[in-house]
Amino acid sequence: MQGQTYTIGELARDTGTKVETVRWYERDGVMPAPIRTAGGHRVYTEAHRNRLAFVRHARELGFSLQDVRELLQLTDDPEGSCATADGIARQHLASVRSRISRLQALEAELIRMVDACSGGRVADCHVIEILADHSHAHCLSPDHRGADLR
Amino acid sequence: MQGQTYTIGELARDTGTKVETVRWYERDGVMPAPIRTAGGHRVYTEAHRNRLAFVRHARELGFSLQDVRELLQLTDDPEGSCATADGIARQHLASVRSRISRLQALEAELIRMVDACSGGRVADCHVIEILADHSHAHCLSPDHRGADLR
DNA sequence: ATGCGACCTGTAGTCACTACAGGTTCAAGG
DNA sequence: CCTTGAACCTGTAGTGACTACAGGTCGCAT
Repeated sequence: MQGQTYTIGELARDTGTKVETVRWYERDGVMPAPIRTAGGHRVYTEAHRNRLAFVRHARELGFSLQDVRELLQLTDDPEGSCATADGIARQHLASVRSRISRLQALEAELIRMVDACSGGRVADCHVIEILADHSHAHCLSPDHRGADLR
Repeated sequence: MQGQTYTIGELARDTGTKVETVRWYERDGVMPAPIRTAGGHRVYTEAHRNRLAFVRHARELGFSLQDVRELLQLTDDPEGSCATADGIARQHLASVRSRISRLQALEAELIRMVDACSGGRVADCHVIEILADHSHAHCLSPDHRGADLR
């Protein structure tokens, strides 16, 4: 028996993607063009589903589509070195860590604000001060300037 | 003595922003239009510098410019009720917490990826497996599907 | 006075989607 | 078998938040 097939809508639902996004990935080249029905509807296979899951997962983890393309190239050459993938991952690890610590600082401040802010005035709120603080004294991360936020 | 002034370039350099971005913030309304020299060059004050630092910091932490506008509205009316600020703060607290936990799951996954990927081959590398794994067995976070990663 | 770097406006390009508009196909119910 | 209507198709335009020119002007040190 030949494997299961999917419509674009099923594929999208299964991977938490919008249909338009799947089509866009195809135009963009990160997803291969599937075969079509006589009427022109796309018919996807398990392989497409895995590939889309890969792309979505990578995107959710903060990789750019350019990164994804690089990673996909690696899968297409599985005997090649892992160094590239490792480098990409390491880079993202650093930026993820920096984001986490900055968000934790912000979280603490928001908690304080909500606490201090019960029926009071904005003038007493620290969130704005903290975010405006040019000296960045509240920053836990030293390398947040010019960071890729994506 | 009147306070120090800055050119757009100085402001940009001081806050890790591109000159074009500063001008774009002005067009967009998050930065107030500064006074100009006779020749039309923008002249910024300390207040502008704080405002820009505020905007940049908020952006780096993942707030949208719409969020930033709301927050700025609060600073512009510092005697107003805290109810709005409190609402915004609570909302952001929730989203900050969700971002933190998703980023922590991501961090764990990236750590595993880097660990698994030490000088081997792509064939032995788990980065791709992990990202391609449709079952999402490696996910630590249950709610990553369709999530706003920003 | 002159050179040249930093500034000006305006438009177009980028990334990764997202949202139509206007039409066609397919599968399920009658 | 026929009809309905949800899901599909292509193509284009819009979004957010910048970023990158092009082609010209300003300001300050020499």
